[in-house]
Amino acid sequence: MPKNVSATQTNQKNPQNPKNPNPPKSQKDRAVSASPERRAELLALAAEVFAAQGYNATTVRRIADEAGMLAGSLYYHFDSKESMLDEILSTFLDELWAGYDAVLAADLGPRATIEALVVESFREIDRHHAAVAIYQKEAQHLSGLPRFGYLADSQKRFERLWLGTLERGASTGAFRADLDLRLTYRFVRDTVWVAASWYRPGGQHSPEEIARQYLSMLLDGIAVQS
Amino acid sequence: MPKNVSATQTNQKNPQNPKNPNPPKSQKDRAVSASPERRAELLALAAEVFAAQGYNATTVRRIADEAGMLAGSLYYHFDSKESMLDEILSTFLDELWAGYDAVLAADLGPRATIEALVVESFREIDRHHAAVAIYQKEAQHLSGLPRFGYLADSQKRFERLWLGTLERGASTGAFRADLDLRLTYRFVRDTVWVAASWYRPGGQHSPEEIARQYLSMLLDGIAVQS
DNA sequence: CTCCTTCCCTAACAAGTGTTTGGTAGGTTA
DNA sequence: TAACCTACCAAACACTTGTTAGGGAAGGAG
Repeated sequence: MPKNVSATQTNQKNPQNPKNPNPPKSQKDRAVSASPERRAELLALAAEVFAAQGYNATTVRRIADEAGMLAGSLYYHFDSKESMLDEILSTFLDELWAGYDAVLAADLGPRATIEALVVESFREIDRHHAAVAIYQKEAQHLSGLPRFGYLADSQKRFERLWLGTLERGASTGAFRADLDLRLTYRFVRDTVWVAASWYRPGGQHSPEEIARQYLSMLLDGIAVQS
Repeated sequence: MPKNVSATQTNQKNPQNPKNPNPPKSQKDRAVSASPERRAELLALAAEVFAAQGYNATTVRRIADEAGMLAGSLYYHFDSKESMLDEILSTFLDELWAGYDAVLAADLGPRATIEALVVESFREIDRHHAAVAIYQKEAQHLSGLPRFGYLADSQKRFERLWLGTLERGASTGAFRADLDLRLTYRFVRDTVWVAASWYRPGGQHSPEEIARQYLSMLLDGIAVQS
């Protein structure tokens, strides 16, 4: 895996300047000005392959093959394989948090908030199932890299939101008070998001239907209450 | 930083120590006849790295580095990187099914069976947390390869066991009858196994304690029943 | 017509990959 | 002593990887 050797010349041994190949980049830099539709098309395709094979196991030649072009041609649209992954994940997270913020703006009670968050989460899985699957597999390993630091930020914010809602519900009597809330948080979080590993959009269950069933199990349990 | 400290070869209790040099083994073939302890030691180390970085993202040089030796030296113990992964996953699955079979042999009712399976699962996560994490990330992608066909077999057997128990419980009135059982199966399965992504052995919660809390949420829900 | 932009191809590069081959220090056995 | 075995090293091999440089076909604009 060649690092970013480029940016200046091809074969220049640099005795100094060992790190910081970062000129002041203002925004996400596309490689060239290209049509956003083609870009989104290729990105969706790459996300699909990443989700199926795993990011590291996916070669850029495979993506290009799936798109009906050659590997080098991808670099007209994107400046690296990593930037594709970056854009896939960040756009997903942006939309996710937009949805969550809409839920929070409604200012519901703890239980209704949890319900709305679960429904919203399943909708996001429906819309971004490839990105979610990638996130599931790679987030933990990626969040260490500086470029993907926003993954860790999002995780923290995620925990504050869900755990805070659970705590609020436990104190108001909406949720059981005898539970380890951190354990409960992980339970809720995982049960919702791992659904992306088997969920396929266009199946027989709508996201809302799945969310309803999940919420029923999560809130009331699967056993017959005596 | 390579760890040069290794190979405490004291306390060698080898009951049989067969002096059989090379009988044609049709089973898993080790590269050379090597001490099983060192082999297991290296395998545990490789599993740890695989779990942390992902299989494809882990280089064989990295594993060797962690073991304090060079990449080629690993091939004295194993004949390929893939065979390390194979052995990690298959030994885990063997032990898992041994545990499940012991549960089944008790011939409990549906609810008690589910409870025992969950407890057993958390014990396996405790014992093989690296292998479980690898399984979680790579199983779906690997089960296509012929060498790892047993992963798909295990998944099918897994589904028959859990789904069958859920169906039994739904018909006997132990579990709610208004649930989509296939959805319930995935719910139960996922909630148990994704715990491997955050669980660390030696933490403050024992596997049995976590299983108890999980079962409480799974069976009775997190909401206060009215 | 020419100029320019868009989008892709051809052909390579350098670094990294899993793996092999031959060698060897050190202990055990004959 | 010599032969042997274990567990590693040293150095390479063939191949794949992400990435780049230059070129060219198509089409619209002037």
